[in-house]
Amino acid sequence: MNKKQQQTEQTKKKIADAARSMFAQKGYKATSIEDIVKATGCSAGNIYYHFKSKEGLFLYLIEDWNREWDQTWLVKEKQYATTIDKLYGMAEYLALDQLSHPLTKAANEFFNNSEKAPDVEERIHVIVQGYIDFNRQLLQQGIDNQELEAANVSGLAIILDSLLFGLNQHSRRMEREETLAAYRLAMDVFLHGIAKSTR
Amino acid sequence: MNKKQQQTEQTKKKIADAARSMFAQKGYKATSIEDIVKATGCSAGNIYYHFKSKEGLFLYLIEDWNREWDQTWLVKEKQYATTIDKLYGMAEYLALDQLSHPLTKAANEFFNNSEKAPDVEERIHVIVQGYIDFNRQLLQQGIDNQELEAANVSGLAIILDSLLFGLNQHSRRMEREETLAAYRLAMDVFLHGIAKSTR
DNA sequence: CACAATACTGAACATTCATTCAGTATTATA
DNA sequence: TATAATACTGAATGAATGTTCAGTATTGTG
Repeated sequence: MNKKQQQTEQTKKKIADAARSMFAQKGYKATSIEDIVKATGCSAGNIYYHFKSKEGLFLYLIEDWNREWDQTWLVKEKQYATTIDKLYGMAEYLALDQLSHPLTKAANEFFNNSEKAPDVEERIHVIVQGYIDFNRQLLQQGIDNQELEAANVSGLAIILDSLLFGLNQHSRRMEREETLAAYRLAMDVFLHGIAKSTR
Repeated sequence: MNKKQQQTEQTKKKIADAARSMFAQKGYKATSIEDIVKATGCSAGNIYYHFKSKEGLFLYLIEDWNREWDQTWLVKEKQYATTIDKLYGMAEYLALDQLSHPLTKAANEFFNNSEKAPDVEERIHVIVQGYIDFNRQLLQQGIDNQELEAANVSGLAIILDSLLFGLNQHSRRMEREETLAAYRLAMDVFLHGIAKSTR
C-alpha cells in the first residue's frame, strides 16, 4: 500500500473516530464541523476532502456500524440452535451493543429530521430496509422450521424493528441490567404475548 | 371578555395551531419561527409577545396536547368493554391520528437535542413518564380483571410504549390502510405473540 | 529532475435562525 | 378627548455553521 493511500486511510479513520465520539456525545446537529476540526487537529477542508458532507460523514458512520454488526452476527448466529434462541441472542446483543454505542441517540435525531436531500433519504431508506430484511429472513426461518406461526412476515419484521427501535430509546435511561431485562422481556412478549387465554 | 383579551386568545390559538402543525410535520429544530410567521401571517415579534421563546411555545403545545388527550380518552375509553378492546382502540386512534402522535416525535427530538435548562429537562421527563404511567394503568386494569397475565407491569408499559413509538417511525412511510393494519398487527403480537407452541 | 496527482490548509462565503427593540396601531380607561 | 395599556410590526442583530476554493505541501511517476 502506498504512503498516500495509507495516509488517506489513517486520516479518514481519525476523522471518523472523532466524529463518532462527538456525535455520540452531543448529538448530530449540536456537533459542528468546527468541533471535529478541534478534535482531530485537521482542517475543515480536509474533512470535506475525505467526506462529501456532514450528512455523508454521519451516514458513513452508520453504515460502518452496520457492516460491523453484520460481521459480528455472522459469527454469533452459529452459537444458537433455534430461531427463538437467535431472537433472544439478537436482543441481548443489541441491548449490550447499544450501551457502548450511544451513537444511536444521534442516529435517531438524524433519522427524525425530515428535510433531507433525496439521495440522503434514499440512503436512509436502504439502511432501514436492511434492518427489516434482516428481521424478515430471521422470522421466515422460524416459520419454515415450525417454530413460529406462519403469518404476515413482512408485517412482523416491521413490528420487531419497531419494538427494538423504541426500546433503544428507553434503554438510554437504563442501567445495564435493566436494559438486558427489558430486551429479554420484549422478546418474551414478542414470542408469547401478554393475553391470558392463548389461542 | 374584552376585545383585547379576545384578540389575544385568538392570536395565541392561531400561533399555537400553526406551530403544532409545523412541528408535527417537520420536527422541532427544522421548524423555524419564520415558518410560523409565514403560516400565521403575523410577525415574529408577535409570536414572542405571546410566547416566551421557541422552547416555551413547544412546551406549551405538548402540555396542551396532554390535556386534550386525557380528555379525549376519558370519553373514548367508555366505548370499550374490555382492556383488550381498549388496547386495540388506542392503537387505532394512534394509527389514524395525524397530529398528536407525530408531535411525540418532535418531543423526542426536542428532548434528545443539546442541553436544555434543568427545568425544561424536568418538564419533558414528567411528560414522558406520563405516557408510561398511562400504559401501566391500562395494563394493570387488564391484569386485575383477568384479561392479561399477571407480570412485570412497569416493564410491559415500556414495551408497549416502545412498540407504539417505533411503529410511528415506520408509519411515516405508510399509507393509511397499511398503517392501520400495522398497528392492529402490533396489538395482535403484543397480546398473543408469534411463537407456535404457546405456554 | 520534472510534472502530475494527491493530501491538505484555513480564511472567506453564504445562509439560517432565534431573539430583540424601537416604533406604530388599536383598544381600554378616566 | 387625552392618556395609559395592550397588541403588533418587521427590520436589524448577532451568533452559529456547513461548505467552498484558491493556494500550498507532500508524494508518486516516468
